[in-house]
Amino acid sequence: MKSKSFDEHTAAHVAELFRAFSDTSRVRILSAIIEQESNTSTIAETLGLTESAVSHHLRGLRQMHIVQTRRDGKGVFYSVVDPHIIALFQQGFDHVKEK
Amino acid sequence: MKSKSFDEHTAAHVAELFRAFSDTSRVRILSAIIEQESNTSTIAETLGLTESAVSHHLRGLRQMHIVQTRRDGKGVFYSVVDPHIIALFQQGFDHVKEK
DNA sequence: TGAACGATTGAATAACTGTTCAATCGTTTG
DNA sequence: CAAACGATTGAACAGTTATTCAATCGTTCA
Repeated sequence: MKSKSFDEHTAAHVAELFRAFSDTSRVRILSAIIEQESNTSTIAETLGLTESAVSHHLRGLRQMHIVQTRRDGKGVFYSVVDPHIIALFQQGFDHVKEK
Repeated sequence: MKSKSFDEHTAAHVAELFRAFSDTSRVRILSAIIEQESNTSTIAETLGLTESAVSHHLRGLRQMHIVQTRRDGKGVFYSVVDPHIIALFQQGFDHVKEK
């Protein structure tokens, strides 16, 4: 069964999902790790951000289950595995490029 | 050709696009007018928001070319016509529902 | 073990965002 | 024309968010 205009609770979750992609730094971080799994300091260096800022962003994305974590030695490596998330992100990117 | 990790300028645009969908009220507003073109006061009444709040949101969405406007008599009717935008929005919604 | 490195954390701050309120605008219709 | 209705606007405020800084944690390796 379908609701006419969906309820506030669902809307809040949808908004929360899109909010993950709503910041320039997060978009760049996600773009980087979608292309290649990387650790915090590499991401920071590549994008010209502080490790702290990157770590704060990744924490939020981790809590939303958008990124996954793997510790290897000193580094913690981040990646995006959910193909729905990657597709959604890519679709936003494609839309912007087609302008 | 593909860029490694895309530039700040593009990332900012992608973030901006997703930001349009990153607020609960905006998600509900968009959901409502995707389902059926409506005027400001009807949207406001349906969703339990003030006309002012709705108008402010729609102004932003209009500036991003996400919604279209049509005046009919006293009312201004809003709709979403771009199928890419609708698809993107729908995909976020589907992702949330599949949890 | 302890120095070094990478990562995380919490607090503080500055900037941004959503909402409300009051005022105004544009169109219709009495 | 003037009242009524729907919509928009700008200012103000409260709440949120991104970033920085300093401190700490976990792992490695000399």
